[in-house]
Amino acid sequence: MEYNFKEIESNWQKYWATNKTFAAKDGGDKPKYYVLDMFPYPSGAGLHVGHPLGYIASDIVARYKRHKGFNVLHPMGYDSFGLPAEQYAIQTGQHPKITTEQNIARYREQLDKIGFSFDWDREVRTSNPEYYKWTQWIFIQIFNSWYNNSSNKAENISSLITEFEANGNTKVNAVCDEDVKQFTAAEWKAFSEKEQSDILMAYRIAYLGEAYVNWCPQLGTVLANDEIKDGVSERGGYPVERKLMKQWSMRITAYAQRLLDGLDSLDWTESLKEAQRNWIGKSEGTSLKFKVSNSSLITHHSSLHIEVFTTRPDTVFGVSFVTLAPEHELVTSLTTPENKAAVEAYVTQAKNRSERERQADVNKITGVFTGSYVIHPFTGKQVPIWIGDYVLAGYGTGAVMAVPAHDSRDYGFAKHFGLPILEVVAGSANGTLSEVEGSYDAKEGKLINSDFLNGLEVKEAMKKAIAEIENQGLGKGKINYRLRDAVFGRQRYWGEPIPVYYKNDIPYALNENELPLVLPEVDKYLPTEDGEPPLARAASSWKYEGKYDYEHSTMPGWAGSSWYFLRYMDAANGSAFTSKKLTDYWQQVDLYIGGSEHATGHLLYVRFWTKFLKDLGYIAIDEPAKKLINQGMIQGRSNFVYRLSPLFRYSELETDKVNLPVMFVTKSLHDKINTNSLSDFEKNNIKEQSIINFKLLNPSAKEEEIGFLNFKSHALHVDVNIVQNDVLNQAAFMASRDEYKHAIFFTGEIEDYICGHEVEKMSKSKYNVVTPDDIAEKFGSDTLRLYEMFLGPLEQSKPWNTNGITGVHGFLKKLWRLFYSPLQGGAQGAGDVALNISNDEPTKAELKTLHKTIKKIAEDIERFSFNTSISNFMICVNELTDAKCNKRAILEPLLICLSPYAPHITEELWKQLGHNESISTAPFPIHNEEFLVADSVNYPVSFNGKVKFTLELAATLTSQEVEAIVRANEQTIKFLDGKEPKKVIVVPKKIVNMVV
RNA sequence: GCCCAGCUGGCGGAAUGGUAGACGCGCUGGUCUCAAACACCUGUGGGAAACCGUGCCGGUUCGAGUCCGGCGCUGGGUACCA
Repeated sequence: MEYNFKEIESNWQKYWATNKTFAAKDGGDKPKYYVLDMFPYPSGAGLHVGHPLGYIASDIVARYKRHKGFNVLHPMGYDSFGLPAEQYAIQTGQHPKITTEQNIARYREQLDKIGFSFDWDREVRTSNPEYYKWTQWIFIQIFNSWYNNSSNKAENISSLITEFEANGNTKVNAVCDEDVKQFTAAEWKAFSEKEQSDILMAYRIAYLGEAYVNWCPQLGTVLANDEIKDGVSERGGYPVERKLMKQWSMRITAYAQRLLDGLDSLDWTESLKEAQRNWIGKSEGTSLKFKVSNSSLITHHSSLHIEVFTTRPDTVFGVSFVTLAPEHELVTSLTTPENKAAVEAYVTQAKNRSERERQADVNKITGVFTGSYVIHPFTGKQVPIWIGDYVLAGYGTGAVMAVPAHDSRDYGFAKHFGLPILEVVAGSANGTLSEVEGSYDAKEGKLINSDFLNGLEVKEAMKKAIAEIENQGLGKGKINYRLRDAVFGRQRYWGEPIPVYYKNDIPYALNENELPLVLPEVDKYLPTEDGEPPLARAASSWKYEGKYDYEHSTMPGWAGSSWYFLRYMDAANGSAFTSKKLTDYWQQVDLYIGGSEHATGHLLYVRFWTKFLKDLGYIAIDEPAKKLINQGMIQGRSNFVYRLSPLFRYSELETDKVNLPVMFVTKSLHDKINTNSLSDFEKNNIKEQSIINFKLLNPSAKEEEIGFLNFKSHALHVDVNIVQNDVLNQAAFMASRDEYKHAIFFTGEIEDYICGHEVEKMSKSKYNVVTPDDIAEKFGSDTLRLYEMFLGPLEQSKPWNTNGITGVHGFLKKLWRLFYSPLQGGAQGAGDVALNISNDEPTKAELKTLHKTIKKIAEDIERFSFNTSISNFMICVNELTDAKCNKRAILEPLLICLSPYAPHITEELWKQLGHNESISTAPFPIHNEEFLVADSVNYPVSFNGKVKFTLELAATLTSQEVEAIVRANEQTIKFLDGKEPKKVIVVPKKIVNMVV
């Protein structure tokens, strides 16, 4: 009887599916445990071995928790709206829905083969109308909400309207647009519907507002930053410009502080939390107004001033100029006639540079003088106003007070344009700023040259400066965040329609009973000729009540994924996004596993929506996931062949006319041939080099036979599936392409053709993709699962290398033999042997092996150290094999411990032991300390390499007893170097911890 | 530049401050076989040995891969954020 993994695995997969073994119950006595994977986008390429890594880890935890008596929710679904299917639709005309369904079918097939314990009854697909109906519903809730700073949460917009009707907006403390005008209750009532709508829009959390976006006119769409390379679109290479556009956005900035605070309560890695903190980018400072002094301008603008934001109010006396962003609204009015031409040229140039481009050459200092001045609020001196693109329009006020002595960017600008540098913090070593040193940015030192701040430490100076600024009404303490509102509209087809229609130019949200607003059919998936989104193509027939236009943008990719963890709790609910009862039961995700690339995207948005839904009372939790683990990426290991191509030919031999065959050299020859660059060839004797290279290829050739032909070679990816241990399967390679049919291989000293290799991203184009199907076919899914976990720590990135897989596969075979081999007379090959299980009492040594394993495995799983736990299984099975132990009392608990890792083989063997129930319902065994103490330990301890003593322990002691013995031995330890023994003792680490 | 993570045999990697290198791969030698594959058993950080060994320098400690200070390198994130 052999370990026939193919039959075993397909049988058990069928069994689990028909019996719904892993369906979660919505309640009961057991404690709940929610294990979630980040759901995949079903791409056309299918899964490669890297994708299931996180799923295997979460499945192990899910299965383990079931054994431990938890009611486990472990669902899976698809993030099925997205760009690739749409791109494919544009090229082929095939509806993205069809592409997506095909891809999902393929994913499902692959996932099933690995033997995951997902509860498929709860599957969600973000592109299903039954699902996105509720994504739209949540959008409407957000649209109908405003953020009340007083209660510090989102509230329904009706409470705001009530307030407007009673008191106007003067007492409202809300997160809203900056330019909202003040009005009274009477004024509010007098506003037209359009005016009221516009005002409310400035308060809504989902709002239509102006935002700078990357606009590509040729493609007719907004592009995300990662779709732009060097200022042109990645696709097509068209120029991209920054454009102020009306866009749907979400006021995520209202939640900035709560998103920051919430991190403290989460069990996420520090690096991930830090990434979110940096992204939110809180900075505390103050706003400060500078009055414009030009007499010529003042006639038009009697109280013109520039407001800046600074985190260093203490350095206010060091201000030597003020810089505006090129987009700053006052640029035009502040420019004097003599500077007009230069400023306009500069602004136009800056406008045409994308933000990315601008960031690319940050070292290049550019700027222009406006000709105007502001008055320094404390010194009364004239301070010039400059324009510079190192100031960003979107952050703070779009204007900075430049203190070149204490800010490196201001310093660079001042140096470049010869502006004065005034030192106000004595911090540098000699107390004065030297020319070469650059700015002194540290927030340490005493203030100088600063009037009323002189002599104060930076921190005190900050407080005093802010107090004085507030006192004189020049500005006030302020907190700024780097986080921007999230742009929500996309000019795409394959996404959720935004459930809004326009009536008399006023946007209205649909009613709940009108959802879902189903994605309409279109003839083409491209934008219209006049730049409207693809949905505009359906507009003639797709109208609200047959006459009002719908919003033509769709939602971004992150919409559907921002709440899916809630839908799994109640996936079939037709009357609510999920019922309160079930969110109360399942609460937070207990363990969330996914890639770290979502650190500042998905993981921020899902936290935002969770907090929002809590504010409105729909759910009770504030954070989506308590514990989060980022699995590492599995990279591909690419192989290369090196093709020769002629570099120089000597016309004397007329080798030009020779029809050269396709030739390849091995890695080592490639390295030798290409050591010299082209210019070196020219410098040296080409003929000589040719001979050297030719001899490398053909050592036996005589000199006079050598044609004067020189070569270079270049690397080509070769399919890793026809390479084994870097040795090329030449026959398979020659058969792979017509061109290679008669290829010649130069292999040097050895016979095999050795390929080069490199670790790269796993991708089709690099021919380095290994699929889980290939592995399962050869070794089985249990082996695949074990091997992926055995590869190394879960959170670490690592290259895939199939070489070591025989180790874990051999382990499973060995386990199988514990049940089937007669366990005597040594190894028998394929000898047909029967199931051979004994009911004998296990020996103490066998029990020790088992209990040691139970303890370690449980600990390993609890700390997500799956690789070490597999090692511990191997040790266990090796010991049992050595002991020829085929006893039920040992093997039965062992199978339960192993079943989270290798569910198929353990189910099968469990059945062989006579159980009718699935192993997944068996309780996890409990280890017995009694068996864990060593029989006898000799443990040499040395101090300073001089004193040694040996600790000997009797058999079967508890850790307390061992500790007592060690304490009793205290006086035997003396130090030869005369030192007093401080704390004493050392105990064998495998028995007890250090005793203090 | 800033932030984070890491650096241990030929390789992937183990080690609550307590015998560094568990476990696996690879490699040695052997058993089985006509032979190969499979399987099983041996050995395997370096060194003849004394000893030396966890990126480098220093510190704390009876004792450091582990803790502290500094440096170097690798990988990741992020960036004119005032």
